[in-house]
Amino acid sequence: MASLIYSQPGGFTVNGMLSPPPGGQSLVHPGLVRGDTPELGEHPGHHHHHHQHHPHHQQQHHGGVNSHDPHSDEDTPTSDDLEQFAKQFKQRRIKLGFTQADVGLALGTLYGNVFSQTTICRFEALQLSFKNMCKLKPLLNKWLEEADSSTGSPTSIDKIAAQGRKRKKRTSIEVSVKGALESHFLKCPKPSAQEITNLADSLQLEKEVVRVWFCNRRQKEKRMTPPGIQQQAPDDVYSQVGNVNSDTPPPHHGLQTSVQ
DNA sequence: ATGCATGAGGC
DNA sequence: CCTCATGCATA
Repeated sequence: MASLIYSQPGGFTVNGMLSPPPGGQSLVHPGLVRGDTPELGEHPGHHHHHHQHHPHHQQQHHGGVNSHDPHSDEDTPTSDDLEQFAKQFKQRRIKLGFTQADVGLALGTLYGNVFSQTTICRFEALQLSFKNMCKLKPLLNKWLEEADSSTGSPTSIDKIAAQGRKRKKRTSIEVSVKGALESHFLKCPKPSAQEITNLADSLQLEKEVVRVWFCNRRQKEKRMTPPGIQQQAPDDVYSQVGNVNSDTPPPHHGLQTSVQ
């Protein structure tokens, strides 16, 4: 842990790789409990947990077509599988001298599915939904095999045509305003249209901006590494109470130990 | 690495 | 209007 190694290929393929800010988003979770959402989404896997103090898997139980072999990628991987794969993937990717953007592009030329640097980054950081991770894993796995087995086959460089649509300029929301939104989110994650209009008015934001903010905030909660994960000490398993939700995807277990 | 945004699909 | 997969643009 002396220094971080950002091995860039050739030393000239510099893209958006920056060192993380020391503070990051200093998310304070004012209380472990929040208003539980009675709405039932099709979250992948049924987590019927008996206790919350041991790591559990969240894969679906197939009708016996499921082998215990951890090497088989035929069935749905566990969140643990994904975590380890993501870790190895990143490691080897860097070792091979590829950037996240390179991988995304390579996937396009290999299978026709192009992905952006963002998606690859989010995959490595487990910042996608469980389902999405499962979908991308085989693709990235294949690329991995290709990448280190290819002795020197130059992958053709393809570019995707840019969309002709004009994109709205990204509105930057002030920190104080974000705080206000956060507070409201904790009280009510799914405000009605009227509430949104109301809120937008008091915060002096467009209604659409507020609406989208809530959508994005909800998505964040559904990621594999949701914001506000509590790292419990191994001798302090009893203080982990309060989360009696059977609907909200809980912090699965000790994920996200190292953020790069 | 991440914040705000788009668009498809679904009630 | 929502969720969900995805990415441009930006810190």
